[in-house]
Amino acid sequence: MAKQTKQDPMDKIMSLCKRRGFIFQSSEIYGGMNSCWDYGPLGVELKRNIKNFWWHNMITSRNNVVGMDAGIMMHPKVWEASGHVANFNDPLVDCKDCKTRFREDKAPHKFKCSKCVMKFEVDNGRITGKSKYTNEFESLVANEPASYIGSTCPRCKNEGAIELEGIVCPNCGGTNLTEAKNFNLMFKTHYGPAEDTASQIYLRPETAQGIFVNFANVENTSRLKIPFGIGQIGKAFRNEITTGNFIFRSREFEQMEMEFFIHPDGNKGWYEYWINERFEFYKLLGIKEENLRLRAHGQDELAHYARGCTDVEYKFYFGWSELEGIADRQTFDLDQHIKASGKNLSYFDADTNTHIVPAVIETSAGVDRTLLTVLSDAYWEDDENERIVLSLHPRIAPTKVAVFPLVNKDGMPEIAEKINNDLRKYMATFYDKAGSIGRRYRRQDEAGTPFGITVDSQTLEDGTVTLRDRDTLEQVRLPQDKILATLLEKVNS
RNA sequence: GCGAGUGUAGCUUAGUGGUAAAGCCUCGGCCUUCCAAGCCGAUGACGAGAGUUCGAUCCUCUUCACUCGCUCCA
Repeated sequence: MAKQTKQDPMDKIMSLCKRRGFIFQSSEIYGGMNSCWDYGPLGVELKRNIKNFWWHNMITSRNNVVGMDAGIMMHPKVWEASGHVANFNDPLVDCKDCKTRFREDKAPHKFKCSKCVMKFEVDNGRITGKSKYTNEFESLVANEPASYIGSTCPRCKNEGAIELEGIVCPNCGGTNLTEAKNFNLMFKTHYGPAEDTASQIYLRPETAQGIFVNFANVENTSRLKIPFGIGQIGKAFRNEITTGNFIFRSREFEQMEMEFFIHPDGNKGWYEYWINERFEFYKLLGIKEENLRLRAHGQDELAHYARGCTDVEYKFYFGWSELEGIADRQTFDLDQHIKASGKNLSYFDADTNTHIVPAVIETSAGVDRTLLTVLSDAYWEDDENERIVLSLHPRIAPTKVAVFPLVNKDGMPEIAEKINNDLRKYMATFYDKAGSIGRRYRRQDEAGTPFGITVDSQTLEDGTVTLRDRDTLEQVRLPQDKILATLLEKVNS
């Protein structure tokens, strides 16, 4: 643990996560695994609560969205059709002079003619250095720089004379570069116990393709008519080049994705609709609105098939970062699978009596990122009362209520234990009789438990208990038979 | 993967070429009638491996992990 960065709020959250059993580093007793994380007793409850809330909000509570659960391992052709085999391969180059790393295909390329003195440079789709001949290259400009190789020289007109002279560092302009190294972002594995004969497959880099390849199955069996959606929560794997910021970017992560199938003509309103719905979701999780924003992608950021993409971003300690992308993907995904599989994945529109390929609005969120958001947003230090508090929304708090006897005598523990056992049938509870009452409250504040029930001497007289609020520290007295109803209302509100 | 930095109990810090100290936390006990009180006791660490050395937590090398950049995304 780096000592000089201990003041960083993220370090405090990491420390709390470990101290209270939210998140541990993977394989810690063997020295740890780079950017792999394990969820402890409180973390798994929090994570599950987030996923359950998403599932309810996106699927169960809607009559036009259904869920599914596809396997992590799929036919290798899925990833050829989806474009991942081609696009998840980044050729990366390091500049030995300024230590910058960049994508080879996006760096300036220098070309020359093998027959004459013609030389020119291509950077970001633009030809520089020889403006006189720019028009001659117009048809090539839209293509990858590599495709310039072997074209006809515009100066001496020799066919196939253009060759690549070299690549230039986009940062310092130097040419002292390493060989391009291919980075495949998909995890490969063998499907079958005998490695040499087993087929090579991939761990899915996103859950979305499991939905697309099952589009016809779900459409045929669910009796849904477009517009309708299919949602899924599950693990995905990417060999990210750079991981970090705690659980923000890791190689194994969990997604909550929903593909909403609409008529390819019109229905533009659905894109806006889902942007709003998804933004509201984070507010319902208790995230402060001033820390959330929507950011529409510029034209240069969009994939070629996407008509629009908007990110939900959260203001982390390390800056604004993406939690979720809402994308108008048009008919790209189903078109690709129709092409690659040869199967009919079209939808029969009874109104117009025609077959159509539905367009798709995708909402793709990260579970772990949402969890980090929830923790970051809930964490605060109450200097006045010398405590650290996680003000988690009661809906997602790992423990809903803690039950205490004020002191360990006069029958208080027995009463408190009975209250705890009764409540546990309905919600996650925690019983604690060790140490002073103040210490027990503090422990629960750090765990994000929103409510505390305490049995005191007045309970022995009139049967009432105190209900403490984590955030305001206020206490009210309640008759024992009102505890459950009061808590259920607060937790589900 | 490249460059720079860091690594001593769960946390925060001492310290030394002769295997290490403290506070907080945790656990047990006493005491405690509403917000980390007190007393007694207990658990617990030199990231891992190799080398130099009579002896390494300290010196050297390797490795692992973390932090900050570069590139990518949920």
